[in-house]
Amino acid sequence: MSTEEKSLNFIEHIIENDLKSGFEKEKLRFRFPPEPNGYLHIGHATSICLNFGLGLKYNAPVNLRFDDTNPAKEEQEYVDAIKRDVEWLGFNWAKECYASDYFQELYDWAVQLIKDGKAYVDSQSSQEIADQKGTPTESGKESPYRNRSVDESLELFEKMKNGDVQEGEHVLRAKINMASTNMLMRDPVMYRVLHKNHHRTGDNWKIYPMYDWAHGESDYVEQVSHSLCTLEFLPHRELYDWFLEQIYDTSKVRPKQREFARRNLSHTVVSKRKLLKLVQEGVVNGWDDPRMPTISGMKRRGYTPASIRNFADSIGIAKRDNIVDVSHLEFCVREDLNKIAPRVMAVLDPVKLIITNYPEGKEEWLDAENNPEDEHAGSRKIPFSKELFIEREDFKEEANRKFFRLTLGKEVRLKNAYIIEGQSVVKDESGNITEIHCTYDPDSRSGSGTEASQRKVKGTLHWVSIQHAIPAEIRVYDRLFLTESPDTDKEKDFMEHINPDSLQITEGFLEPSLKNVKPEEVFQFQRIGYFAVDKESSESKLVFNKTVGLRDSWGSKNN
RNA sequence: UGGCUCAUGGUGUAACUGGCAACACGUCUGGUUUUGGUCCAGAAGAGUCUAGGUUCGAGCCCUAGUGAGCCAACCA
Repeated sequence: MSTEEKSLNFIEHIIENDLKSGFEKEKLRFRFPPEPNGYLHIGHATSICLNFGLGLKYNAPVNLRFDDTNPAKEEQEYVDAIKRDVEWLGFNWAKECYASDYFQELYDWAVQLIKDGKAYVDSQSSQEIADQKGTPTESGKESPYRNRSVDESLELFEKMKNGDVQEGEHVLRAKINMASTNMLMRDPVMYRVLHKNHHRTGDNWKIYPMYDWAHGESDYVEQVSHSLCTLEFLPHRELYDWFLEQIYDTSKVRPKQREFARRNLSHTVVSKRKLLKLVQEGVVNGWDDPRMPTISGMKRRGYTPASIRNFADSIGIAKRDNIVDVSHLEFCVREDLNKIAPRVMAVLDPVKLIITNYPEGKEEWLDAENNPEDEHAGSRKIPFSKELFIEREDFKEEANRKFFRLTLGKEVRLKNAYIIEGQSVVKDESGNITEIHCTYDPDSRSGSGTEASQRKVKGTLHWVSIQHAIPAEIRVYDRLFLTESPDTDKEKDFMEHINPDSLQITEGFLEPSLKNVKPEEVFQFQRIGYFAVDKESSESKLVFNKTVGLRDSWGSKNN
C-alpha cells in the first residue's frame, strides 16, 4: 500500500531530526506571517503551500498571522484580500492572529528588558543613530544615552507610550553589542513613536514594535515551533534568538527560525514596489490583471488552486538562489485543467468555410463529448450548417506532407461532424482568402458507425456554425517581460524589459453552448488552449482570458 | 576591507550514517488518438565550480581559491 516515498526537503529533515531528538510531534506548529500592506503573489503562494503543507503533513496547526506592526503602511483592505487568497488556495488556518494582539505583552516584556539593563531609550535622531551604526567592516559607536539610568529610560519609555513625545524624538533600543559583525546586533531599535492610527488598535498605541522585536515574540506567544522565512532574514536569526533568550520560559516551546530561498519565477517580478509601478503606469490593468503574478491575477487568468499547490510542491525548497521557468508553472495548470476543463469549440481567427453540397437552410445538432478525460462529463449538442468558420491557419492552398490540415483536394475531419474535402477558394482583390469551398461526405458523420465515418483522415479541425456562433472578446496574454530575470539586470531598469505585446485582444466565435457562462469558469477551446471567463464578462458581452495554450509540438518547429 | 549563506544535466529539486548521481519540467524519437492535446514506450543531456587533502571509496568530510547572494530602514 505504500506509495513511493517522496524524499524530504531540508526543512522536513530539520523537523524529523527535532522529532528524533525528543521534540513532541503534538507541539509542532507553523504560521504564515504576511504583512497586510499589499496583495499576495506567487512567491507568497509557495510560502503558504510550504507552511500549510507542513501542517497537513504533520497534522499540526498553522496560524495565519498578520505582521501588523507598521500602521503607516498597513490596511484592513489587505487583511481581507489576504484571507480571501489563502482560502482560495484551499488552506484552513488554525487561528487568525495579529502581532497587534500582542502589543501589551510585548510592551510588558520591553519594560522588563529596561529594568534588566538590556534596553534603553535613545534620544538621538535617526540620522545620528545611523551614523553611529558603523559599516559591515567597521564597528559602531555607542550612543551617549546607552548608559542612562534605568529609571530615566523607564520614564521616557512611559512618555513615548503615552504620546507625550513627538515622532522621532526617542526610540527604545536593545543593549547588545555595537561592535558585532552582525549589523543587526548593534543595539537594534525595538520601538519607535508613531502617531498613526492602526487598523486594529486605533489610537491606543503611540509606540510600535519593530519587526525583529515583534516577530519572534509573536512566534513564542503562539508557540510556533518552526518559524520559516526567506534567506534575507538569515542575519536576523541571531537577534531573533537573543530576544527570545530574554523572555523565554523553559517549560514552553522555544521557536526556531529557519530560512529557505525564495522561489523566483522567470519572466516576471514580484516586489511590491515594482508590481505597484506596473499598475500605476498602466502597463497592466490593476492588481488582478491576468498578467500579474498576484494570486488574484492568476485566479483571473484561470489558474486553479490545485495547479498552484502542485507547482509549489513540485519545485521543492532549498537554500540556493533559483529561477523557476514559467513553463513549469504552465505545465502544472495544463495538467490540472486537462482533467477538469470542459472541451468546447471556438474559432479565434475565422475564415468562412462553405460546404457546397450541404443543403441550404439545413441544420443538424450533433453530439459532442464534453471531456474525453472524464467519463462522467457527458456530452452536449452542437449545431452544424452549410456555412462555418474555421481557423484561418488551418487552411493552406498548397501544403507539404507535414501539414495535417485542410488543403485543396485533400480530406480532413471536422471535429464531431463530417469529413470534408477542400475544393476551391474565393479571394478579394488583394489576394486574401475570403471563402473556402468544400464538399462533405454525408455518410461520414461522427459516431454514426458507418464505414465512411471510420475512415482515417490526417487531420481534425475545430469549427463553429456561423449562424449559431456567438461572438466573444478574447484576451490573449504573453509573458509580461521579455527576459528571464528582469529584476536582476544591473544595466537596465526592469521597465525596459517589458514585453510590449503582452496583451492581444481579438474577437472570437464560440459554439452556442457557451452563452450562459459565468466568470471564473474555465474551458478548453479544442486545439487552442484553456480559457477562463473574465469577471467583466456578461451575457451581452462574453469575455475570455487565455490561461495557457495547449502544448504544441508542431507550431514551434514549423512557424 | 568584515561577517554570513550558497554552488549537482538547459531549469528546479533528490541522493539517509561517505558506497553504481535520481526525479520532474524542458528537448528529441516512435506508438495510440475524431484535439499536432491527453496517454504510452523510449532517447539524448551532468560525473556534482576549481585545486589540493582524508579515505579502500568523496556530490557528501577538511583546507584554500573562484563565483553568486545577503547584511549599515525609527520597513517587513
